[in-house]
Amino acid sequence: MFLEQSGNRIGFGEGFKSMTINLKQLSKLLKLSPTTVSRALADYPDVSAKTRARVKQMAIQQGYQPNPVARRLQKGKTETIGIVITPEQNYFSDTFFIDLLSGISNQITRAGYELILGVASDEEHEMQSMRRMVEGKRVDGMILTLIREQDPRVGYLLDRDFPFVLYGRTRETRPYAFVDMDGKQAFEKACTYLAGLGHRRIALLNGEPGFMFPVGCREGYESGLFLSGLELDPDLIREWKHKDPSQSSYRWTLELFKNDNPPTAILFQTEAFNGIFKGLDELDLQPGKDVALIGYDDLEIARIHRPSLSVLRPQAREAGQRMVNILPEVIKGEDPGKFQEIHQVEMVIRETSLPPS
Amino acid sequence: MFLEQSGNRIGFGEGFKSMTINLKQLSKLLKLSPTTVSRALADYPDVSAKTRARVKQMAIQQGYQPNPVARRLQKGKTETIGIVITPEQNYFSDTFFIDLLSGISNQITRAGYELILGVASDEEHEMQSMRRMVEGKRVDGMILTLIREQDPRVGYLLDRDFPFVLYGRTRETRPYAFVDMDGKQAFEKACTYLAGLGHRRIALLNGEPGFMFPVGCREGYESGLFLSGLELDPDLIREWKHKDPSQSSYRWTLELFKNDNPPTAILFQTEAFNGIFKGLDELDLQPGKDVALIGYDDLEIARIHRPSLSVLRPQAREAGQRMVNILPEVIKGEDPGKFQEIHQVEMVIRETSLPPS
DNA sequence: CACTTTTCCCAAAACGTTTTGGAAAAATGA
DNA sequence: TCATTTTTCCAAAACGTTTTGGGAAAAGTG
Repeated sequence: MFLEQSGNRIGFGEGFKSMTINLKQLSKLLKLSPTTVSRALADYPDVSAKTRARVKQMAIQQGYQPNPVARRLQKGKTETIGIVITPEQNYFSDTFFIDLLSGISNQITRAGYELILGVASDEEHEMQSMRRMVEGKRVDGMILTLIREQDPRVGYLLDRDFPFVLYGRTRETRPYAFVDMDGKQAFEKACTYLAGLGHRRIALLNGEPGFMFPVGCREGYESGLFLSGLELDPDLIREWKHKDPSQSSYRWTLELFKNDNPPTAILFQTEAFNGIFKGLDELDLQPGKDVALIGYDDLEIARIHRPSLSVLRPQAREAGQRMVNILPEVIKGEDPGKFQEIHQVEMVIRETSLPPS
Repeated sequence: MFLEQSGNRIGFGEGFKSMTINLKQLSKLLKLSPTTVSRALADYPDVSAKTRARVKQMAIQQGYQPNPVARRLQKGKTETIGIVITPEQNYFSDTFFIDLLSGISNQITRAGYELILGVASDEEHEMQSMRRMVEGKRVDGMILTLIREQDPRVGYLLDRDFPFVLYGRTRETRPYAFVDMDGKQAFEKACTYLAGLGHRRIALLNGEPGFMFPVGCREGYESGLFLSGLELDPDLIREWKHKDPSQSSYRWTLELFKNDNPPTAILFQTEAFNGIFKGLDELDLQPGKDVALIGYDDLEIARIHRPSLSVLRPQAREAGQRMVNILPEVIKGEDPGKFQEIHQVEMVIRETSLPPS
């Protein structure tokens, strides 16, 4: 029966339904035990160099690949990590999220893991999808994004000692691994830069409260004002909604300029681009000329628009890669507290960050 | 030893490392054989209603979930389907791709499958990632997107009889399963609509040749012209590049209006929005007023922009769901030729589709 | 009551690996 | 030469399910 299969195998891709060889068949071909073949392929020292070479050559010739499912069962590992995304709350617009995913994905193959993806419509389904992965023993670790100030997912995973890495941070005293962008430093830098240009009324159109990222943005903004000797004016701070970044940021933009003493510059997340530019257009204010603008995230629209938008540019791809480098360590049992990275964010000056007119 | 484990289990989420129960332990608790427990849970008729109920109740109480890896090994199925995306060629901008993925993901859980994701940087890595999934026995089926006219992936999968569903179509005579949007009908509809408004010079700013989708767009466009009694003018057809939709569409827009007899309307894929609007702005042409516009894909920018963009709106979410309904059938061995769906695309008239001025 | 059928359950095998715990053969040392 | 160590291999167990192929008890039949 084995010989029949072997008979069909004249070379690669003969048009037959890809009939892959397994360990037992391979070992029979080699007149060795499955044990030895397995150990030869895994470079154990207790198999002679000669047979190791012979085994490896035959394995390649026969296109043998260990069945991952069988290996996983034996090893008690799923060799899989999970991620759940929630597009509704579209922090994840445009290329940013894809960049992150791309960094994760290409590193993950190298690490010998698989990436399984869940897409959830809201917070509840997000939790549900994660529980399915964790309690259903479908993954060895999780990657979490879009972190909230009080994030039930983090507590859940910490409670059961389940390995994970955050993209971002949360309010939690127990140690956990994360890769975060230094939003505070970024907004501080942008704010002092604008102040340095002479702006005295700098507004912040921030993300939705409840999420962690806007907290850092605000800290950086306030710190930037302070360092520049500017007063904080609560009227210049507004927060849009994730449900509808464009619409809410549009409204808040109009609102900002109803002020007796309107801003001459706005800091915001580039996601809110459409709303803000629409608002400015409606107010007959020229972006860059009448109002300086710096966005967080270098989306395509920032580069392509005229005037092009000055931005803070987080390296999402690199962050994704780092997370995948970290997670296996945590899975191995390393102290997650050792893996806490805060990445600097560079500022790209384009055409919308001029001195006040 | 089993009793020790059981002893820890006072309830749910006791703060202990989630120690899940397995079939053997559960069967011991019930004083039944693993066989019976397994069959009870799977609703086999050869276990009495009473014990079935008892088993199920205990399973719930103990939070038993069959280990998916073990089940997969036994069943010889991975219960997993794969998808590889290539963000560089960003057909997948904004919400469209996320919608598709969202449709796929939420249906896939229902179907008892897992979704594994590969992100590839180019055509070569795309193939490589797919081969890893297929030859590495990591998936039972594939979902393919961004289909090319001559698509090596399709031949590859057909050659080895590996189940898959396409989002789109390709030039291939052997039967295969696909879910496609009727791009032809859509563009025909848009074209005749514009002609009906009185437009006589309708341009097509099409996607990159080599991919399958633009073929349908062009057919629909030509057919629309024909039905409206308009001549086809090759000068009014341009094709932008996936590598850089905005830049190339920007250039082609300028190009189009160098024409002695410039267009009064443009059909395009909404991905090219930024480039086209930038071009029109530079030419001092008012979108909607001086040039009518209809885009394919209802991206956020289409709704938010003023004037808002009339669009053709493919239902990506539904398409994703359909693919997931189809794929298990193909995996079961159904003739893939039976699953070929072409979905109608609705037209949403907004502010950019006015009669010529 | 003897026989057949139905109901209900289970032991063992199988899925394809890796790991454990030797054991035979070869090399080394005296 | 014999004992000891090193080298090289392997049989069996294990991972946690589902499926196969019964088999015993209960119920139905004459």
